[in-house]
Amino acid sequence: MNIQELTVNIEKAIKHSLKELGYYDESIEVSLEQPKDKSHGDYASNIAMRYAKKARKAPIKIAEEIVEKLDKESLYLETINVVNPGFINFFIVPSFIFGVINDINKQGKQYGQLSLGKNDRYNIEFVSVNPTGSLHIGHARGAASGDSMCRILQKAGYEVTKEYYVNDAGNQIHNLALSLEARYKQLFDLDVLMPEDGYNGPEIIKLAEKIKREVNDRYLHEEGYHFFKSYGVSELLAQLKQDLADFRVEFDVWFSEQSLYDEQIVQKTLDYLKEQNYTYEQDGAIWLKTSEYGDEKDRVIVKSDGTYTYLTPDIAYHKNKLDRNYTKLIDILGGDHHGYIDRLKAAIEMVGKQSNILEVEILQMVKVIQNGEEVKMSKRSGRAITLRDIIDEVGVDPIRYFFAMRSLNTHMDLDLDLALKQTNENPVYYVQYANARIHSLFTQAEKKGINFTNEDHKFTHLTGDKTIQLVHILSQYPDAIELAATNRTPHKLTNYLNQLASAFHSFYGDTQIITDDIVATKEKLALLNATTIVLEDALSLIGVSAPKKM
RNA sequence: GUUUCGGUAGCUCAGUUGGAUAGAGCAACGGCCUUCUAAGCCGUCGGUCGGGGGUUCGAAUCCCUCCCGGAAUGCCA
Repeated sequence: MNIQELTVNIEKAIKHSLKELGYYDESIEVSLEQPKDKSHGDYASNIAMRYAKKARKAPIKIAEEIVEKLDKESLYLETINVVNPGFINFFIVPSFIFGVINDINKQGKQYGQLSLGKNDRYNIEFVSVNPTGSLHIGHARGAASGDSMCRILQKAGYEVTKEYYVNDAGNQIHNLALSLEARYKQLFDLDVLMPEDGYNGPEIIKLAEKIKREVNDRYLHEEGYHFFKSYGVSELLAQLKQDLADFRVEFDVWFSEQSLYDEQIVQKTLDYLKEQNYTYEQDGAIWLKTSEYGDEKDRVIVKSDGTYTYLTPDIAYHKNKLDRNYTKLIDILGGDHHGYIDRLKAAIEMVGKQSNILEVEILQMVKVIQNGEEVKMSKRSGRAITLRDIIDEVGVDPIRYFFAMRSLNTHMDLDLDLALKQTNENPVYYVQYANARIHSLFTQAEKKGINFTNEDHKFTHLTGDKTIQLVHILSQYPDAIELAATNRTPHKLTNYLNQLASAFHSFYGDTQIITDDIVATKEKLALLNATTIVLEDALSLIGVSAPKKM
């Protein structure tokens, strides 16, 4: 029996007592909590307070009655205290808690693997930046959060497809082609102006130079629009993939918007919407009746000039995702797109499925600060600090950890001067250092001829609050995974990592690990081995490395 | 105006399915390396949880209201 099972048993026992006492009410849920203060036990229950009204008795009395009916031994409880105003505090026998060390060492990386999503297939779409320039630091948040979320969901037992929607059709790409053409011609000293909505970033100039090297002046004489378009998209997309890969973000599916046109999916979806009478014509445009499905107003899907809005292929795209039989579609979008959710959900309702199959996670924007001022990021203006720059200058680990730390819906400030210079302030090193220290201890122990052996230990030599605290946190790893996965909150995992590292550092400062007592040393090494397993696994879930030396 | 996300320590942020004395990192201050990694440990300082009402044994957390900031409110994407 592990600790999670034990807490369930304690809850059951409380429920049983309530029944015997004649108080039981199934609408009042029995659940244990973990008190912040160690003196309040390993677990605590507020159940007596919640039954006070129903039982018409003082909570403290109810608590006493419940406790009287509990069998301490079979529940591995050392003591049970009743405290004002009616909390019940449970102290588990230490040797039971230590059992988790053996479990972890036996299971290795499998420890914490859950099977929550047995019948679920999730599709998670994130980043999906247009291939019209370099990824900038603002995009990194989406990449880091989305990827971490996927890894955590997989650990929790969900089948996950990571997907990137490539906007390789439409107006933005048109502007890219024109921008590239203009830059190319400028290289021949032609007085060509950039298009009004053009992309002014330096990467477009570099690309134009590359084209010039390859084809020389060919497109001064012949029409090059299609060439610039496809060349630009494929080069920029390749760059984008590379940047993401270096950021340790890999996608399973790169879904091309153009393919929706090539395979007539957009046209078919449009026909379907018309047939079902979900559309009408007004002012020369075709509108979709999204307001009938919860949107604040109807939306144009075919403009009066005959072209589509962004929404049109996106409906077709989501229809396609639905047809691929996922049980859940998660879109991770930037905060500037939140007004888009209602129309998308409405459209999904129309193409046949319940809109709640789509879940949209909104990622608030990052405000980048440099030299004490806000830096406005914009691809069009070309003013941007690229992800590539940051990877090269600071490294992947600090950035990924930093973004994973923040809850998705918080508006955050990123001080670049701080991020670039004072990298030691990033808590990632605190966690990584814990792991490096452990590996150093193994090396030291080995030198003295003591090796960690993966056998069941009795842990009769382990004592002290710091030790118990560390073991306790190790036992909570599966809870942390579940919480982070079901609430879509990757930052719960960095909170957990920080707690674990802190417990370790504190334990380390308090306890001499390698001593002349071989049995005690081996027991401590077993604890450290369990700690490093969890540290490395949890770090891997947010895409951060775990160096053995620092 | 409407929708939406925020407002918690000097700064950046946790904590928000109601729980016990509101936390962490950084900054500031004071201790700890002749024994396992000082990227560390131990301690001190620091708060009208935006304001005001309400709900109850109990509210940062739930409800109402007001104030402040970001974002959205396109036949842009």
